[in-house]
Amino acid sequence: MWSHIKDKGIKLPKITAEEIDKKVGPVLRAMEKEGILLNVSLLNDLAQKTEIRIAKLEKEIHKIAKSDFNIGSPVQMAEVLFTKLKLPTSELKKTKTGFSTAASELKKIEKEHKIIKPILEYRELSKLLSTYLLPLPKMVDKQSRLHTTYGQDTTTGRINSNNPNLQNIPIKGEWGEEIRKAFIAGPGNVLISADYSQIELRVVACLAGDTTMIEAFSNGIDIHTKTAAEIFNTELDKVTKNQRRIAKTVNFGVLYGMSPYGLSQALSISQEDAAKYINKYFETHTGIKKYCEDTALYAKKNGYVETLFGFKRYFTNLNSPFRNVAESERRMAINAPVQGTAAEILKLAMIELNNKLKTKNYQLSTTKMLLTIHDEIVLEVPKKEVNKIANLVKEIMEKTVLLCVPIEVSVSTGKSLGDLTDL
DNA sequence: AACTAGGCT
DNA sequence: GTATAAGCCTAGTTG
Repeated sequence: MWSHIKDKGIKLPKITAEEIDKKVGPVLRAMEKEGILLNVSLLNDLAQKTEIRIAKLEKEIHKIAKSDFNIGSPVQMAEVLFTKLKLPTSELKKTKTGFSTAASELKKIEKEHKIIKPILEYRELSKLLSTYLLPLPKMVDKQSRLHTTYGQDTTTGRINSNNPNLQNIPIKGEWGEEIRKAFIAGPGNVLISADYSQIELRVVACLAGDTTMIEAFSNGIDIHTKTAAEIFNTELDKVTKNQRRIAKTVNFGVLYGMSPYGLSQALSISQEDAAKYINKYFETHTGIKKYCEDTALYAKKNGYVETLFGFKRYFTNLNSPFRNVAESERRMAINAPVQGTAAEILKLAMIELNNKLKTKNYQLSTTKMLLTIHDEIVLEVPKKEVNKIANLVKEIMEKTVLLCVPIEVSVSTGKSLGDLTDL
């Protein structure tokens, strides 16, 4: 599917998707066995604080509602908000059972009633408590290390993680940082985190041969700022923060086949404005536009799409008479080569890194890969070796696969996942 | 087990 | 007129 791309000066290791998966398997098994050190008492303290806060919020919500309903029950929540308190529902999405009480919907009516704010905070905290703070301390081994199980997703090509999932450790908000501080390096060690910068956008720039994006990446220009300048008809140095934020959503949205409606929902803007931005985007990025059309057409014709290394994803409903079904598959077909190729680049880097760490230069090091989170690798490294290992990791991640745009990796380090600073 | 919600990339 | 952003895992409620 990509033979025309491979002529264009990119350099790929001679290996198939199947071989990548086979080789990354043992690397994942080693990472599982190693495990990441958890500061259990820190999490327990946080759990206690959170429980106290949740109890307060519960009382407050019940008092405002004048009803001791179960806040964890969406049905009872909808009953209280929309029947008892008669909050407006005109802007709200519906679920199969009634009006949605999801956070994204409640935010739309936050100003209508003082009950919404405590509900949102209650929801946030009870999620953190029940999914992270309470279960994780119970799952550590005798050395206080937490072991996940990695799997290889057979429809996307990504690596997944379960029991516990270490790919969705909270990071947003003040609580996110606190929780991350419990994921620590052992004595004498530090953690290194190495992140691909906008790997999926770089991949699609290359797969699509989008000249605008290729030029931006090649010149080290911030891609979201560049897109903002394009859709708002302005200069790079005149782009505002808000414009950049919108452009960032557009950039990612396009990868997922986002519609004007979806963009308007995500940004709380009008559908007209959303449509304007998307149109403008495709005017400038003709390569991306063509990629979307060509990929959807290829999928329809052949029943599958594939990644740069030949991982296939099959589709059976692209011609479904149910338009939403067909359109959903169309979006998957457009996204799959991008997400899948990015996953292959990461897996190849992990394999290469694992091999390098076994060679003479590094065989005495106790450096261990611990986590892999879609575009990121986390390692535990002896303090004295931080610079040496950081350079190695960066070099391998950036150079194992050479696309037609540079691949950039940012490296940070710290005693815990909650206090990583750029290197 | 279905449904809703919400954590992450 | 209808639905509308890719993917993963986990937890609580309900029947």
